[in-house]
Amino acid sequence: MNKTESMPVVIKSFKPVVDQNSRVLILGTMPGEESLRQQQYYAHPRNLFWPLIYTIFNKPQEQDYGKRIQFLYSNRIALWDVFKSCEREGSLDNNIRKEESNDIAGLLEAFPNIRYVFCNGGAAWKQFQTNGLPFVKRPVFGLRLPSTSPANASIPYETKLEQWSKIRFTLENRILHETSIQTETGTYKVLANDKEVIRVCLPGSDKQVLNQFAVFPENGVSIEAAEQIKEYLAGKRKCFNIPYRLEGSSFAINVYQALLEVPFGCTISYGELAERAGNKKAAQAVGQIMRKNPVPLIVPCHRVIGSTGKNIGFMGIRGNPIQNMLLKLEQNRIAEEDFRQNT
DNA sequence: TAAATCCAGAATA
DNA sequence: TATTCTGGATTTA
Repeated sequence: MNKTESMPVVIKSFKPVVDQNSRVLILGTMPGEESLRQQQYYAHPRNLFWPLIYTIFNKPQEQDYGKRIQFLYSNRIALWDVFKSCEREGSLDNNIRKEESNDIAGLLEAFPNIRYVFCNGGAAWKQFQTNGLPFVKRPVFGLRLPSTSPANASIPYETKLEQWSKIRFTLENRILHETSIQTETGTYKVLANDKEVIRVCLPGSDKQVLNQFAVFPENGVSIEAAEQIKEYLAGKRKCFNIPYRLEGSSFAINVYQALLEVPFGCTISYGELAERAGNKKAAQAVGQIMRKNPVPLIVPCHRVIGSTGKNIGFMGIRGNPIQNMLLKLEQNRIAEEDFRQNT
């Protein structure tokens, strides 16, 4: 029997590393034993925090604590813990007892340039979700990252690096917000920055080329777009009224713009669309451009069909039933309107 | 800048 | 329906 087990001592976390320049905040739970002994954030030599922080910026690691802190400041990264004090045996989050929370909302109030919060592990995330975020009176977005603790060995280093790279993407303003729409036919997703929709993902086409972005929970733009898509899928909306971004070559933009002129309930062939975009011989190229459509539904690539009137393909899948479903949806709505007009 | 690749097309039998 | 013939856009070297 270990006699020290019966007398846990109260431990206290450190002051935040933060200034008015800080743009992101990284939250842990409580410094581990080694960190407490040295009075330095993430002092355990096998904790991956410092290696990851330097690696995501492609910078060589520094051992000097003062330089490490300086590195955080110069990259506008703030650091703190969700707990102010607690009792704990060893260094594991699981053993945290009688915890007292830090005033995360207060910190965010005092440093208004911080809009994005990353949580180092699940315990910090849970605490931030329940006692931090709900009390912040301005838009702040949080993301959970895999813990850098040596105890979290089941997740490979490469995965951790991939996830922690989101901090750099955020600092470089490569930020998106996602809203998911669950339907009987599958999950639709909207991804937006703070001004416009960047991507619409249809069921079965999750192959996101978005690993260069940090994807946060929904914002106003993604919510509004998702709302309109829901209405469209319910047959209650015929056109979209949201800002979105078209990407591609100048010819591709011409094609998308010509396609936007094709009204609800109508279809067009690849050849005809090519001609309207200024090059009537570019039918196959139009096919390639359709496949790359960043915002399907908004740019209605489902209205493009073969010259024989058949559903050739959609989202890279030949004869995709989702295209048939969308076309039917539009035809039904038109038929309904005709019926009403004639009675 | 030249060649290779792509394509959810179009035309034909 | 299956096969062949396309050729512009895009990617790669």
